[in-house]
Amino acid sequence: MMAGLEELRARDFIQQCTNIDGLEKLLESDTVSFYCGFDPTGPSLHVGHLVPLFAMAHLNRAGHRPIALVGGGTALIGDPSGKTEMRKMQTKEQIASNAQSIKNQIAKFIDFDGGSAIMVDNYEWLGGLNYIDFLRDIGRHFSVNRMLSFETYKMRLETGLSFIEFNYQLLQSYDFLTLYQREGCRLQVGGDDQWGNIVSGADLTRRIEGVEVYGLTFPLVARSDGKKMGKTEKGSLFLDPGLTPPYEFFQYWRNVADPDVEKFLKLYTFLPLEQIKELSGLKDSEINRAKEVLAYELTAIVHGKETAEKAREAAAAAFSSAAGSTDAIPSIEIPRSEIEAGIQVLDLFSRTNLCSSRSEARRLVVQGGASVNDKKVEEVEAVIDAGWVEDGVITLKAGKKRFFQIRVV
RNA sequence: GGGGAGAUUCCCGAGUGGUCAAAGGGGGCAGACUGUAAAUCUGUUGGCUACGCCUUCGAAGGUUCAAAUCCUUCUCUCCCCA
Repeated sequence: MMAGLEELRARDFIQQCTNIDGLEKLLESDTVSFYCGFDPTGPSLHVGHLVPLFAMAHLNRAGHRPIALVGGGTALIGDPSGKTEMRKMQTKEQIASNAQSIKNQIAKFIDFDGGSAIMVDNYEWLGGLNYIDFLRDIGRHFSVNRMLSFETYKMRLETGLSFIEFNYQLLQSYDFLTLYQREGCRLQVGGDDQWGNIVSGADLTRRIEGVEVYGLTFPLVARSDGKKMGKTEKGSLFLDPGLTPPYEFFQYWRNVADPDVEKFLKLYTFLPLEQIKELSGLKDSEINRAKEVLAYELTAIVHGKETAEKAREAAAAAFSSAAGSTDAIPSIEIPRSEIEAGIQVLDLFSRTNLCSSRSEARRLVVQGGASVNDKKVEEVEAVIDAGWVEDGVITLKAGKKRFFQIRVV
């Protein structure tokens, strides 16, 4: 029933481990409770959180028990790991509301209903912490000399590190200890930027409880062009459909670089490895099929099958003039009367997400990148009227692949 | 607490009285080439009622015909000493 690390290993999830052989044995012999923390510093998880989410799901499927920890307490402080600047402080209300939405997103990867998986918020034990007690019981186990030797802090020593951030590691370590005590949690997983914090937590638990607990990190995925995952010109790619429309989410994956396809299929889908091998072996333009599968599978997990279908259909219709509904393409509504009166192309484009100002729209037209219903706009002064409406819709295109629809109502 | 340096357009970073909407690089966007890929080349990159006007160079005042550039105060950051 129980399975070890083979799935994670086969899919290249493993970056570092405190004791890989020990962990493997433990996982094979028993149901292991493990945890992963998520910071509720934003209203939604983003693509960067996907690797830990998938990893948790794989471990869950292998028969282990996930504990999703929402850092309602630690978020009040901010983790300095991997950051060059201090995070903005957030109010408790903001964090509480973020925590709630994040819980719903994690639930897409882990089954909280049927299984034994649980969700906890560290505010529960950090919120009322007594400073003196904490220093006496926990603080004495930490050596500043050792902490300063961590890469995370070295970097921040260059730019400045506040004491409150320096404390973050103690709190996260305390989380691990607490979860061991309360839930018998033996493993903490996370992105590789969490390595220092995870090791500290394992050390602390060993010192106080005299047991070995484990830490495991996953690679921080970068795209083959060196850019950060999921960063678009508009910011992060979020899992919340309100922040990143599913169509846009789908398109992001549909457009990944060739060399990334195999890696992403392994990390970001549940497809069997044989199928992944087959898909990523496709050559030249054929590999586009693999990208479609990647985009569809992942969108289906995050947004549901139906939504994924729509996104796929809309993309196919827009790009290859295949028949199909284009409902999923981003759109706005404009009253019929306004269209009948005629709208300047520049105004039309700047009212959509395609352009943020008339100047930008003008530039687009001048450079030959604007089209309406697939006809290139030649004139900056052009006016769009009711004659352009097809089936209640006008389709705008900026560049080669950014589509937008005007729905006439 | 004492001394020093600095805050420039999305980012890095020039500019120290008019020739500055502000060099250069990065990023973004567009065009060519393609496979809705990568690489490469080219153009472009504050706004507008657009060959002119308006708003920008940490904040607020001031000097001047004229300031991102000079003066005053303030806020923040970094460095050195204690």
